[in-house]
Amino acid sequence: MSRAQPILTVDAVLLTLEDGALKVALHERAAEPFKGAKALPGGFVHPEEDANTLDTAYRVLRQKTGFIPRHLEQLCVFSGPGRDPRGWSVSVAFVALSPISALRGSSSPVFSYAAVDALPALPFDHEEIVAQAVQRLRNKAAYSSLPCALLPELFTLRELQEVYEQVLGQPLDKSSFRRKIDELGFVTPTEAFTAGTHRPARLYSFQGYTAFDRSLTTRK
Amino acid sequence: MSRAQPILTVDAVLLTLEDGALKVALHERAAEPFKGAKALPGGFVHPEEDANTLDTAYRVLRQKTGFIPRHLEQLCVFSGPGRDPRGWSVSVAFVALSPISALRGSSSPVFSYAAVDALPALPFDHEEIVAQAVQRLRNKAAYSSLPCALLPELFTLRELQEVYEQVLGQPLDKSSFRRKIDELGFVTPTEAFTAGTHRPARLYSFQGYTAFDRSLTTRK
DNA sequence: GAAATAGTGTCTCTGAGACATTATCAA
DNA sequence: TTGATAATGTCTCAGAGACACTATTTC
Repeated sequence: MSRAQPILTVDAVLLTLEDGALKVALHERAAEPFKGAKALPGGFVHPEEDANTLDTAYRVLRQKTGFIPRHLEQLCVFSGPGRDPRGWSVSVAFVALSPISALRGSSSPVFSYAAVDALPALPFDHEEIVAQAVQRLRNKAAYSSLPCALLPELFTLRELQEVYEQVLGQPLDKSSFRRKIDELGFVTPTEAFTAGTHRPARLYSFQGYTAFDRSLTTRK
Repeated sequence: MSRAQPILTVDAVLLTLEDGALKVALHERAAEPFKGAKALPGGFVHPEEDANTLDTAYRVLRQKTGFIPRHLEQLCVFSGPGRDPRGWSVSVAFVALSPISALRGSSSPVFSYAAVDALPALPFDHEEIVAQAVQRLRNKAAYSSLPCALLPELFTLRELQEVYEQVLGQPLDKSSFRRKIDELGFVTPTEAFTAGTHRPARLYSFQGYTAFDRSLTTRK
């Protein structure tokens, strides 16, 4: 086949919560185009070693950081002649979620973190990709356990509520929230408690992604 | 760049309602691999003429049928070494929706229609792609006007309800349904009525995709 | 005991389902 | 008038928000 094939890459939008704000991990590009600029971590598909594009995304994140995110899912494809100066290109974008603690503890501190509500100028169409990733997270937040992927292994109900509030961008009522969390049953109480300065809070864990049929919020 | 690039194609899952069942449009492959087999309509990206992969999907459907679907959206990417005998491949899948009347009226009857609940064996991973497309439609149905794309220009509230029932796979209460449709306001009453054998029903039209913040159903 | 945080109880009101009722057409 | 379908009214109950209350820790 002599057809000119488009360039095919994978980009990852790694989101985390830091200081109460949703932030995206950026790293400095090591190669042209846009060498030296902050951009989303990404790379080419390696047909010899990747079983699919999800695998490519895992490899890209692992190679850059020695790090496996709590959650990784396909976002969508961005394509066209203008988005990459090398020519007609296709990028399969992924959304990754991780608690900031796990990122801080990873081998090499290659990332800087930019608040998604105050994003710097990014090369390619990476600003658009980030915007869509954030939209995806916010859309799923009220109807799934997705925000749990931003929490560490063990967490309190207050922390769970704060994560939902930060992602959804609105305060939630403590009593209603706990009632629904209890009924939905997607987190499991453990026998551990916080060792804080006041009354200890029970620690919870969660297992895997769950989609709800009810919302954690009412219409805005 | 001497890298071996994966094969890049676009496939469309064109869904419609016929005889009260959700069906997918299949056509006979004109070229190898799987020449002569029924499969999803698809094709290669043409960088010279396509502005992006969505554009490719429109072109593929237009070229095969002279036909523009009421709705077309990106589904997700399917990729890997095993799905296409020609080698490591990437397919950007799209979901298209159209009323059966518009399909029947299109220039060439190139499609056959298979009920998605009784799908024949399909080449590549097309069965998986269809399954995900149906899942997407059903997921969005209760929270959006998406099923409207399966209706003709003008329709009655009863027809609207039937479309939702067929897509959601559950009966809905007439009174509750109309109350919510009225409150959501995503369809517009016209001055036209059906000319039937009994009391005429008002005809409605709809404009564009609307996502709701409430469900048209309660938990299953 | 006071302060702080964890966790629960209860009132109210919205909105959805169920189903009965009224409206309007053709024959 | 009857039969069929369109469209609306109303009862009830579940679930969400609001917010007050109790519980358990440190100091």
